[in-house]
Amino acid sequence: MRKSSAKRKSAAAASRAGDDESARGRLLSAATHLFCKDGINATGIDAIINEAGTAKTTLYKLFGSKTNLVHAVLESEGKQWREWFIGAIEAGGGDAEKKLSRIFPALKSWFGEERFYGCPFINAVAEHDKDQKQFRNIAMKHKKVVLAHIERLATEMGAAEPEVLAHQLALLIDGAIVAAMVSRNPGVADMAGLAACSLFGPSKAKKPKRASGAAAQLVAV
Amino acid sequence: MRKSSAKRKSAAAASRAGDDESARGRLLSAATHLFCKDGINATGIDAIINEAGTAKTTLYKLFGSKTNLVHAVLESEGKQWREWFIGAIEAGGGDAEKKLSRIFPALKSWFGEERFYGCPFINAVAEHDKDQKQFRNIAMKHKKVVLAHIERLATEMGAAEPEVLAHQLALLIDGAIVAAMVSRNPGVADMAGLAACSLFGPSKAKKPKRASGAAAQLVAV
DNA sequence: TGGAGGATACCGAACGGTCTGTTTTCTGCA
DNA sequence: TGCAGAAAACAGACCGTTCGGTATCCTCCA
Repeated sequence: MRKSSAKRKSAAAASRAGDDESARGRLLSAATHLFCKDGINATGIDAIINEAGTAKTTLYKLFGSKTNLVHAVLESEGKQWREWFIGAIEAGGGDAEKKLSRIFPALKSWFGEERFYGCPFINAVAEHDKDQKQFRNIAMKHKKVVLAHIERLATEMGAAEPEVLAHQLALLIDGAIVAAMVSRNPGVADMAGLAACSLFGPSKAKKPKRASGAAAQLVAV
Repeated sequence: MRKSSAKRKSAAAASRAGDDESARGRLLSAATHLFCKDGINATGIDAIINEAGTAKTTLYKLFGSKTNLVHAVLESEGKQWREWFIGAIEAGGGDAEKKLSRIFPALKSWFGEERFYGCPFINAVAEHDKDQKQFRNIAMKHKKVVLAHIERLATEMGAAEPEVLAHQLALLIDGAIVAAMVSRNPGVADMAGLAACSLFGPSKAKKPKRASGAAAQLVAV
């Protein structure tokens, strides 16, 4: 399946780079894909090593256990996602309000990806013991970083209550992610974006010309 | 564990009544509890029959397979939840806007329950193959019933775009459920309720006196 | 007395994880 | 430059456990 003559970067150098071709990188991206698509508990070690094209020994030498692999996946995927998300709303400049208005268009393009499977952190919490803090703490840590960035922008924008606005936007983001995972309709991001406009305050609302544009796409939600 | 001399209603009569003491009822409520708390894939048959106090034979005589049991749980739990939710916002009367304003207080009391584990439908989707429609369709069917009720109230209330408002409220609901599952802080419902007020339109907004009341509770979200 | 339910032994498959051994690739010295 | 050896990765048999599910027999009570 995988050609054995593949060039190999020095393992330490290209650690978690996304297109990492080392055994570690291949295992991480295979595990990320399968955990997100099928769920963590439903994904066996054999499926991961098959997709990664590595041997079982390699996985256990590099990660020690499935549990460690799960944590490594969440850490690397969380980092990559946050870099993408913050980059997507910051790139292009403009004032804080302009940046906040890029949140839901960015999410929409994510929802439209073939390999969009929802938020790995929410999903991880959903399929584990909810009386234990393990995964909930990891998820909250991730969400706090995102929230902090949004709150900074809300403050910069001069919102009356930046903390409140940021939390409300976060609720819309989570709601949109979940709705998109269930319905597979990227259009929910438009709906959430429209709701966000209402939150910015009636005075400074910059809604699209046709406010019902988002609703037109809600064929099957 | 379970005393064998327990009174037993005729099995057919009290089918899925919530406090059903028949073998079927005990299996359903044990499976519901464990599936929601620990996840479907992480819950073994043995754990279910232990909590239900039945024999394995009984489970397979009544439900045929774990898959069938999962579907029965989702169906009965969905029905019960919708009855509770619609009852909670309808009971007490008042106009449509008053009813809609009861959504998030109702959710808050749900979030505060000891056995609150998030939305079983969202969680079921989260831990299964997201390229298959099986659970996604079941989840959408559930959410459509809820959405339809909200949309009816939005229309009755005279909202400019009832369909849009209903979808936006649904996004806030899902977002609040997920945030409450992760953070275990029922206060997220207040935040979502405050956001909902903004959606009702600037003119008819009936926010609480102290708008920042909700933010005060956001200690750890 | 018959049917619902309880108890338990058992099955094959899949799980996470370990082991032994072989092949490939990098590295350093003659 | 070439070759030996270290290091890394591959291959896959194997282990004990747990899984979903079946079969057998027993108990209780209407």
